[in-house]
Parts: sequence; C-alpha cells; structure tokens
Amino acid sequence: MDFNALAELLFPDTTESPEDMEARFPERQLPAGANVTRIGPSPTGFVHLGNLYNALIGERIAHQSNGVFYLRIEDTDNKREVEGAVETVINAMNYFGVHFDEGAVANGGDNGSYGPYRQRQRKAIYHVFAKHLVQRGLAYPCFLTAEEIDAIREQQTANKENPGIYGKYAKCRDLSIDDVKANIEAGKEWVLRYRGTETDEYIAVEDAIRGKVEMPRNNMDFVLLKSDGIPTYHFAHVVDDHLMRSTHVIRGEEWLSSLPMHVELFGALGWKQPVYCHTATLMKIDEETGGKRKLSKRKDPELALSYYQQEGISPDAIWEFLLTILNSNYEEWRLANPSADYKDFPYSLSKMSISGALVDLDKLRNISKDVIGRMPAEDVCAGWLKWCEEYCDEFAQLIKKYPERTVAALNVGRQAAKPRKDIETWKQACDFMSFYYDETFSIKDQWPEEVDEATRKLFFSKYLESYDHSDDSSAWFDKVKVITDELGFAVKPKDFKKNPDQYKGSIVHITNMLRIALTGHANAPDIHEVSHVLGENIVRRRLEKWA
RNA sequence: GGCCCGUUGGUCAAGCGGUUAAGACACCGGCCUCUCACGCCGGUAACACCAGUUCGAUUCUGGUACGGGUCACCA
Repeated sequence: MDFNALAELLFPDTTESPEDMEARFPERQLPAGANVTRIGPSPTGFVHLGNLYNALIGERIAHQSNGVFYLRIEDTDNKREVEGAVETVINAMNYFGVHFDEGAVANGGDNGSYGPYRQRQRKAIYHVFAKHLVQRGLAYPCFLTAEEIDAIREQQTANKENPGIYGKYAKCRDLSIDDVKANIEAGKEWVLRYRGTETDEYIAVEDAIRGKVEMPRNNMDFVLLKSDGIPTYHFAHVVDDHLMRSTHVIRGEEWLSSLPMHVELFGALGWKQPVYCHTATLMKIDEETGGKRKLSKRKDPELALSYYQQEGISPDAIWEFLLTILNSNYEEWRLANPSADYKDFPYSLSKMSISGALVDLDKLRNISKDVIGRMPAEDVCAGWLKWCEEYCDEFAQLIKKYPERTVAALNVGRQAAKPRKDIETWKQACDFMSFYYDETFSIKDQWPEEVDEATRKLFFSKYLESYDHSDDSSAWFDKVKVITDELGFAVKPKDFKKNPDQYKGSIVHITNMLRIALTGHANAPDIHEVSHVLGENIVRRRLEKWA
C-alpha cells in the first residue's frame, strides 16, 4: 500500500508539514513553573455552573503561576451552535470575574498568537496532521454508512462483543488505493479513522487530581475527521492543546473514558502529554428518585449561570462557594484571613475532591450572606444597584434617587464588630430594604394582640409628644420605657414572663408595634438607628396616622 | 452488559495503621437582648458490607452492594 499516494489523494491541498506547524506555534517563553490552561466551551448558548467550576480551576492554576489562561471555542459540531453563544460565554465569564489572557473575543476576533481560537477556523491545521498520519499508515478513510455501522453494532450486541469499529469490523482498513479512488469518484462520503491496534496492554496516566489511573489501551478505529473534514473532539483536543502549548488539561470526569484515545494520539504524534486534571461532576438530589445525579441542564435551573445572576447572588459569593467545594481548606483559610482577597488563597489541585459534590444552595446562601456582610456599605450599594439596573428597575430608580439614605440604611449595624448579615442576595435585598423608601413601604405584619386599639392610639400620641429626633439611643429608649410603664406594660420582659397577670404585656409588644409602624415588620434592625436613616419627617408621618 | 471512577453524619468534608473520628452548612436547645439578624455556648448525627493482612484497621488488599460516568461522523 502506497500511503503517500493515499495521503495525496485524500488531502491534495494540504502542503504544509508538521514541522511548519511547530515553527508557526513555537513553545511559549514563560518563567519556570508557569502553567498554561484553557477552557474549551462549545457554543451552545448555555453556560452552566460546571463550566465555571472548571474555568475557576484553570484560571487559578494559570494565574497563580504567572502563566496563561485562554479561551478556545470548540465549535466542531455545527449542529449545536447557537448564534451569539461565544458572546454569552465571554459575558458570563466576565460577570463572574474570570478573565482571559488570550483567545476568542466577541464579534469573531482573536487575541493572541496561537490562534485561530475557534476550531472550525483551524481546519487546515488539523489536516496537516491528518495527512501526516495517513502517510505513516496510522489513519485511513472509512466509507461505512450510518446504516452499516448500526448493523455492525447489532451484530456485536448479539454476540456480546464490545461495540465499535475495530479489528475485523474495521471493514475499510485495507481498501486498495483504487477502491478508495473509485469510492470518492462515486461521491461516497468518508471519515478519517485512526488505525487502532489489537492489544491487551494497559496504560497508566498520572492524573493531577486522581493520582494514577489505569485503563486498557485504545484498540478502536475512532474517527479523527468527520465527513465534512472537521475533526472530532479527540483529534482537535490533541492537536490544539499541543500547538497552543497547554500544560494542564482541566475537564470533567466524563472525559476519563476517552483518555485512551488521547493518549494514543499523543503517542502516535510523538508529543508530550499535558497534565490531565479530571474534575468530579457536580451533582444534585433528584426529587423524583431521591438519588444523587449529575446536574442536568434541562431539569435544573440552578445549573445555568443565568440563574445565579437572576437571583442576584454576587460573583464573589459564587467564587467563594466554588472555592469551598474545590479546596476543603478554603473555609479554614477564610476564617484566618477574613479580609483577604480570595485570589490570595493558595489553590492546590491535589486537595481537590474526587467524588461528585452536591450543590448545596443553603451553603451558597450562607456564604453569600457573609460575603455581603464583609463589604463596606458603598460596595454593597454599588453591587445592588448594578443588579437592579438589569433585573429590578424600580429599586434602581430608588437607589439613584436616595443615594445617601440608601448607603446610610446599608450601614445600619454594619460598622459594628459583629456586623449584621441581613442580605443574602440582591433580589432579597429589594425586599429587605423596601421600608426605607415611602414608594415601597407598606405594613406587612399584624399588630401585636396584647395591645388594643385604644392603647395603640394612646401610645403613638404619647410617643410623638415626647419624641425628640436629636435624642441619643439611651435617652430615646428611656422615654420608651416611661411610656411603657404608664400604659401598664412591663418594662422588663422578664417581669412580664414571671407575672403575666400583673401587666397587659411587655415592652416587647410596645416596641414591636413601633417597629411595625416604622418598618412594616415585627422584625427589623434597631429602631433608633432606622429612625435616623429615615429622618424626622418620615418618622413622624408614619406614626401620626396611628395616633 | 464491557470499561472506568467513586462510597466518612442530612450536605460539603478533615483524616493518610493506634484519634474522645476535626471543622463548616442545615437542624435543635441555651445565652445575649426592645424584635430579628449577628455573636457566643452546647446538642443530635458518620467511617456501605464481608473477608484477609496486622498486636491493632476509617486508613492497606480482595470481593460484594450501592452510586456515578462512558461506550457517536456530540462535546
């Protein structure tokens, strides 16, 4: 068999050599120890938590080592492509603070010298290596139709053999060059297959997350180029990560089972394998079965990154949440370094969990609460406003109309040694903050039943009569105590608890009533502080209607 | 079914032959207190199972069970 003639027949337009490619994409000049990583999303228009999870690892591994983190668009399946999907990926990553040093950019362009960064634009590059493999007898054209492959699979299933094209089932392996020529002239479509070896050898790969992984060596004649000349993931991965000089390949564990094909190709092409890092799959509890299962984009809205954006969970909270899943010592580190930037955390691949983590929304909320609790009021205001501008125009307007009051309100209890943690998400902030604005204020809770209507009226008139906006906290509370006593309520809640018959109620009921009139809720921050955020006019107006 | 990966409390997880088996979230008490939140103190709760190696197994080996992944001209 004349492999050179076959290669010319298959790739007449490919004139460059592998050496040309090596020269065009030379090894990167980077400091020792610098890592090069990437994410390779396919442009389906759907970015999910798993994408971000892997992106975070890649970003940390690269930037922690002063290396390069790039974006490569894996668009080899044109059936799945959605218009504008590349922009969606870039925007989502940008929103969550993941920045690329090079790679595809919006509007079809590239940034960096190892491009193009969209696989379909790299067709000619793949063909150089495809031709090279044909010349060496390691790849061949296959004319099997989908129907023929189905029939082979059925036969294999019936015989309890492994499915696939290999060994005696690889019917096009030894076609003569005349057969190939005739088939092509007859207009038959072909794919390029790798020529697998029948073997019972095992391969071992040192995975940076899992340690040593052993698998049977590849024996399949898997597809390198599809009938449109575009490579499959397997071929594209090997060529790209070699030429783009990736040092680490971070991807989900669903790729583990195709690792033998990749190892085979790296070997056949004589290239050094990158360090593989196969991450655990994010899981959730299936409501129907009660079991753990992989997050699915159809069933689980919380898988889509857009869910977190809509809920108003801040990017920092997502980072911290993912970091706690990624490295179990993160929480400990955070406790020891409460004010440090999370990017200062020394992230380590070897500390990664191997088993699939359940996405725990409770935990996320708790982290979010802490993250917002640590922020200065100005930052909280800015973050909230930014979210509102996209998802809640009413509050965006209010924040802009009352900037000082908003910051003051957000500062209630914030500067204390143990700051309040009232806000979990930007969405919930709209609810929590609504009483600070007349436009959104309303009474939500019921008056305490210990106070009858007449007493209530009496209380508010007495309160307003003695109210002095300039009173400090203790002077203010002393006045409340006096009125409480006059109305026959216990000034100390414990007294009422001990002798419930001697009082109509306790100061708790009185202050609750006041709190409801002022904020609409029985539960709210400190009345004195809130009053000062609202200002005397609003306070009086809200109380006068009940006096 | 073949191949591969995994299995410590409800969840995330420390642990790497001898521990009273950490910690965080959630939950339940209590304290603080004008409510709530915060904070503090305390509590419930776990090494899937069976063999083997060993003076001794959560930790090592084998098997079983269960869970997950993958077996495309999808990534």
